[in-house]
Amino acid sequence: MPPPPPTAADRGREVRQRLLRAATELIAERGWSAVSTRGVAERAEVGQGLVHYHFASLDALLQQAALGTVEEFVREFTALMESAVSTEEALDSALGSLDGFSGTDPISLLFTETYLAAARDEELMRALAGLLTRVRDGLAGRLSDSGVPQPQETAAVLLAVVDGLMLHRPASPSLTSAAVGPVLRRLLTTTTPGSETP
Amino acid sequence: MPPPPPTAADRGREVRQRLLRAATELIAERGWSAVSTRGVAERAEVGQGLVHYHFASLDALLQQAALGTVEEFVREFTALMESAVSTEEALDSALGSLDGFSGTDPISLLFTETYLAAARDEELMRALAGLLTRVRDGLAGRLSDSGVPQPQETAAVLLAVVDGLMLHRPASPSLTSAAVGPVLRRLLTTTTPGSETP
DNA sequence: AATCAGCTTGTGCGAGTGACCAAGGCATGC
DNA sequence: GCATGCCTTGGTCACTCGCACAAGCTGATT
Repeated sequence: MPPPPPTAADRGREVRQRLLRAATELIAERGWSAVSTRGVAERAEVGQGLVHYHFASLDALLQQAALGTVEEFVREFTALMESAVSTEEALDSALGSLDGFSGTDPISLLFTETYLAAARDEELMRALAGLLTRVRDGLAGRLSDSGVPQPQETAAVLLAVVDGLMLHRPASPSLTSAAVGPVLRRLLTTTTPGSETP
Repeated sequence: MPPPPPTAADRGREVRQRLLRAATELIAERGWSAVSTRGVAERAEVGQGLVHYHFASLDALLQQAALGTVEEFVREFTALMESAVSTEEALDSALGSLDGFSGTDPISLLFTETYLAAARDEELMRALAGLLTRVRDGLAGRLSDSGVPQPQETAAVLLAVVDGLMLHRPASPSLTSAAVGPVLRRLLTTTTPGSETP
């Protein structure tokens, strides 16, 4: 008996996923406050009444969609960091994945939209901060092992740099990872005995 | 004859300014795509028909309002940079002014909203890129004088860091200028003879 | 006094909005 | 057969939206 026939609950879950996916796409394309229930339903090829059946409100759908995408990215990124054998290699692979984002791609836009929405909604901000703390602590641990001073602050700055670069990249085409890598590497200056500036 | 009585054209200009100011406030408060002609007119204490008299469309008003605020900030920032006598002092005063922004204040939000709007509108992006180039070139010149390697790239990264920190600050309360200053100072590592890593 | 240009108002239109709900479908358990 | 949930549809509600436009206002010019 290979796959059991989908139950009503199964189909419900699938519609839920379609709605979440459609919402993330539209947040990126049109901006958070320009997403409508009708637009989401149309993109998901679903009646618009379903939006309010599966979610309490349009805003609840948007928040869950945005947080879900961020969480997925956080999972991938932490896995990438943990798979690297050295801090150098971790930075290299982070820079490499950075090249996948142009600043105008859906993921970059969704991230910025989410930060912006969170800046106006305390609860969303708490949830987002929780996700970011996980990445930052993981990164800080790695930096600490490599002797980078102030690992917590350095990790926070590194994460901020990534999002800042995404913001600026469309306006500054020179911001390639090749050009920026050597500069960022200075942030990882390690404390070696007797190397202090007089 | 001290102040000549305001002409009709004078009053028109003043209404225009009120509309621009109201638009910037509302972009920050509610988000770019949630600003309405009625909202702007109400905030400016003006009939809503005036919006379309003074501006071709709502979007034209929003773009002019956003670019105007960014340009004003660029002017202030470049003046601040040029008044500093050393790169160290320039970084200090830049970090100091950074403390004035919480990430949820109107200016931070307006900047992010503008980047986002520009990412979806090529013409707006060109205008924004022009403004940013001025700041970046000025900063790069100063870095170059101080012997910082890759001044152009370093300047671009520094500007990106500032906006990234604004994005992350509400989620990471530890991102004070005091905590972040020492980390950022590593970016200004100067090339001194014989200081290369073996 | 007549004319004129620039500024302002209020109203109206068609379109789109979030939320809600009665009605029906449909596989499951009895 | 029948009832029980869960899912889905399609329509309606009251409301807001951007934009256009006729009409009126006011001070300067002729």
